[in-house]
Amino acid sequence: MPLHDDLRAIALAEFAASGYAATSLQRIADLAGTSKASVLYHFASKELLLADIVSPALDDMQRLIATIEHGGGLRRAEFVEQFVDLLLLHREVVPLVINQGATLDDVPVMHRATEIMRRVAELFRLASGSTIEKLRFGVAFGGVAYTLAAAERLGLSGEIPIDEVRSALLLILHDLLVPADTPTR
Amino acid sequence: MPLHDDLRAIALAEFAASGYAATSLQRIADLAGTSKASVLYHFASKELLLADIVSPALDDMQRLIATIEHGGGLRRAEFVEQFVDLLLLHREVVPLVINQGATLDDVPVMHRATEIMRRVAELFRLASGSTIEKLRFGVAFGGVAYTLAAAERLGLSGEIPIDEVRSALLLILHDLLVPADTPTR
DNA sequence: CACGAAACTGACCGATCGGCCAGAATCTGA
DNA sequence: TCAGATTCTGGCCGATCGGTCAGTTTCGTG
Repeated sequence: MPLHDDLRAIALAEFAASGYAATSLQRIADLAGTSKASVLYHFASKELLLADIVSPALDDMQRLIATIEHGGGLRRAEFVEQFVDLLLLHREVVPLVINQGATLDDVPVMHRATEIMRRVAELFRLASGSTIEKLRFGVAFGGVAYTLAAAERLGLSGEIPIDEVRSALLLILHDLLVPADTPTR
Repeated sequence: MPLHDDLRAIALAEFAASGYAATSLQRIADLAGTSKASVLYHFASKELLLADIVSPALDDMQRLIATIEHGGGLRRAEFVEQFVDLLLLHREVVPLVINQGATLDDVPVMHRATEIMRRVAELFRLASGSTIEKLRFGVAFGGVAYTLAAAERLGLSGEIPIDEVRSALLLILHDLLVPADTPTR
């Protein structure tokens, strides 16, 4: 694996585990067996390294949202399924965005992440819904993110096969978000 | 309000909004209109300031758990209700622990927080439950925490009265965690 | 008023941070 | 073989971090 990709993977793991602010470029360099200056050769700055890590997931999510917003008209249940698949695909990035998005909203790429989450919320028409609907969305969204992030830390995860996680999450989210079989648009 | 309490409140707000690592003692001092040295006069170190902020919530939670673990024998539904009340009472501390607990587990008070969360999980007998049960707990717990933390950031909260939040969360958590009316012990 | 305790401050410390740069090492194709 | 591009490095920079300390101000009380 090229050093460039190596650095990205190492930085992602460290950002997720220890936090962006608490992870120094020096530590990333040490873990990769190179120098700090070399890290800054591949990525112009620490912020751009973060952007490089997070952007692909944001692109995918934005694409899904766009598909639905004009034309598509997926049913809510179908959207939930594709949504969960994306979360699982980028499951290392999700906790980073969820847990540290608020902290880092002055970083452009994290601000973009917040915007995308807002659009997902609007997609569910929950910004104008009742209190219970709003909270249902919050619990569902945050709950999935938290599960992907910290369940292992509490000894709740073990080595559950991903398929099993997928179907279980779909079941839970369906209960929470699809009270009736309403189309999303 | 004494400066001591003022500092605690300001630090809590900043830790929750910007993160522990990203909040400097200098900034806390500036917001309180005092000097950094003064902050360190009231709190021996930054870590102890964090401990001072988080500990009361942990004490309450530990007390609730202890009550149930020996003797009490609350039904699960009752536990959920008291649990939600504690989360709402300490609702400013919850996101701090949830979002930054993993990042700060080398800080003693945060390690204690993680331990308490683990005990809550065990209390629900979900460590040995099926995958869907484990995930149900994760979604419920993380979901409530996320809702308390970040819903406002996504424009989902507005100024919902706390009573309404309480009853809505109880409804959602009841659905997620109390499939049958089993006692917790 | 006086005096000891409590509260507070500015200056300073060593460490570490992200980032910069001149130059060395390595690689590539003619 | 050799020149040019790519990759990499050690050393340095200014800034900021948490924390210490000597000394000053403020306060409660006899």
